[in-house]
Amino acid sequence: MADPKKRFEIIIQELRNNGYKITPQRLAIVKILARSDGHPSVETIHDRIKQDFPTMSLATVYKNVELIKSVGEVLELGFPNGSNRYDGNKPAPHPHVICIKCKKIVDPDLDSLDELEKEVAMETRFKILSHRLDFFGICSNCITEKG
Amino acid sequence: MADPKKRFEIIIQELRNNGYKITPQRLAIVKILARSDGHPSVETIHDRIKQDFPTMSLATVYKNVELIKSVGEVLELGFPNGSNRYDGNKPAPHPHVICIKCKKIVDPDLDSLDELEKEVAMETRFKILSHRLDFFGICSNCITEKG
DNA sequence: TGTTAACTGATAACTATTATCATTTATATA
DNA sequence: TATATAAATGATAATAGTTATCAGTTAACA
Repeated sequence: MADPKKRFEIIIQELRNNGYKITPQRLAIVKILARSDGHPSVETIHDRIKQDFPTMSLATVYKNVELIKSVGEVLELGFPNGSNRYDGNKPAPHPHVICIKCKKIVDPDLDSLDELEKEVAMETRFKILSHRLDFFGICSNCITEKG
Repeated sequence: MADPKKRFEIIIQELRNNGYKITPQRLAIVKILARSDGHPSVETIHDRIKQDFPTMSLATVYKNVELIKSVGEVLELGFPNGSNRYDGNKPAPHPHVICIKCKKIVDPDLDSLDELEKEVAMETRFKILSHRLDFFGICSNCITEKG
């Protein structure tokens, strides 16, 4: 995991570089994205900020996440059921392991992914720009609990 | 690609085995899913069927796709923008290569994916049940066209 | 052929997201 | 430091994809 403070600085700097204003609301959103604890959804970000920033609008969270996505500083993880989740700590594509019971998301370190990408490019003659890799399963905690 | 006729038979049989009725509407939907040409969306399936089955309801398509998913005979591909797409020709999880220009979806053959899954299980101590792997890029056709 | 549980089709409800717009504010400049 | 202005906020309406509801219909069985 990258240092959340450094990620915060980088994201803010990137926003300044692109001429966007730094508002208190924006700072609060970037602070949460810089850590991205548990890969939060927009709803989660909104809930967390509302605790000490009660006027924060959900629309503002959406607009800021979209903005930060547009400068490449947050990774969007879409799921079939709708709710997108975000990772501003590690915005480059990387694999995820998702527990289907407790919904926890873990980042594994995989060596052989680069090799796989080369294999794909070779076989399909695509110019590969990005990828998305999720494994779904049951985490060790949820396995030991019966049910 | 599996033989669409065989896939059709298998899906219908699986529905019978589970005690579901075989209606004309269901047959038409299964027929399209058995081929899954271009990984169609619900909307696409509905449009295709309406040509010679004008009373077909969108709700019926949704309900049938959900039903066939529940017996494991169609793979659902969810995307961040909402619209899910389906593959009833090859319902087990498999990688996709998606052209971001023409939206074409190609199925590559990859050798090293099983190995990757073992690596993940080892490292995270998850019991891995399924996965989702998409590569995004530009296909050779779209590369040669300028723009 | 009749019975019945399942299915269909029309539409309402729902959820996540995006658009709109009046008001407010961060920033650049005088 | 005061001011001008483009951008941001917050409240809410609109939208898109999907799911729920329910009255009427039908496939599959005896």
